[in-house]
Amino acid sequence: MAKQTLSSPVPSLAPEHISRVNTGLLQWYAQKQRDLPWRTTSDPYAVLVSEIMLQQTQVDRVLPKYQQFLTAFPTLEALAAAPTADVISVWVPLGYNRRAVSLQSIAQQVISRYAGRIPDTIDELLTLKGIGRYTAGAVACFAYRKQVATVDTNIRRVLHRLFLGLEHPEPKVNDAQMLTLAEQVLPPGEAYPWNQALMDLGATVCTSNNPLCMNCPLQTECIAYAEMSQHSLFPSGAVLRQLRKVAEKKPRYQAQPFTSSNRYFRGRIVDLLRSLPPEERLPLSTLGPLIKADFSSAQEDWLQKIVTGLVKDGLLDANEDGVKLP
DNA sequence: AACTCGGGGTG
DNA sequence: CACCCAGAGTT
Repeated sequence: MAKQTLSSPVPSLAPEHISRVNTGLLQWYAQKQRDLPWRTTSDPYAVLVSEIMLQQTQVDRVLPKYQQFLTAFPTLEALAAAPTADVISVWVPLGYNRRAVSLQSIAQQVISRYAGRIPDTIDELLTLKGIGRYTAGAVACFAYRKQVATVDTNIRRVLHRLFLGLEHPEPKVNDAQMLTLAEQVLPPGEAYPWNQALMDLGATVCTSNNPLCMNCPLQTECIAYAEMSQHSLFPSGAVLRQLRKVAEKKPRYQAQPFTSSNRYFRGRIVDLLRSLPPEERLPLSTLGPLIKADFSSAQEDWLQKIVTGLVKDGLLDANEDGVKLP
């Protein structure tokens, strides 16, 4: 009985096609690669810092903070031993402040469980809370030159367009299948430049909404480009916007404006506490009016819930006297 | 599978 | 204003 425990098969790809794409993209990357500081270091710690920072955050915003962070916390040991409040403070304004706590936690996990050496295999990296499949692959490849595939949003989009066609109205493969595809097209011995090249192309040419197909070195090899060429709304940007619009299921608009969202006030609270002298606590009765002009006693439960959430994420230290950064 | 988690840049 | 982004953990 064939049970479907394994992931569904990936559409088969022509070896000649893969080879031409490999050659073309690597050649393009050799000429056009972006000059990024984490590409010139061999320090696994620096690579780890860059990868955590780059999660859901554009390169341009990470660049200055990457240098500042490494100056403040030059080594894994320095980061692990630092006051968490300092790590959270240096993190501004990258957002997703949990990542700051998580990054320090990873440093502490590496010291306690791996004798201070960041692991070089995906399986070991995945045992660290805060590292998922993408970051595990990125660290293994970019810090240790392991010949492994890894898939982020750029790579997912680029590989889909090159080998499967347009990702709209819906992707032709799921995440597990895309990882398998990425492994199948990985050029032997070239994992580092290949993975970097895919992300460079995705960030600068094969962008999400308005791809610059006219500048693409793989135009003649791209399934999606061929599909778009037959579309009445060609060029590419108009095609993608149209397909995305058609595919849109529900507006699922925000019922409330962002400035009244839970997320907004979490940010306000952390930002406020960053400006406080170290170890000084702020009573909730003071905190409420500071983050919300019309704060009333009826909203104490609401505030308490947000505080509890922040504590759970390791972003806040709360006791009966009030709250501060941990 | 769907939600949550920031914040700045862009058209 | 809407959408985007080198994801991961939780429910």
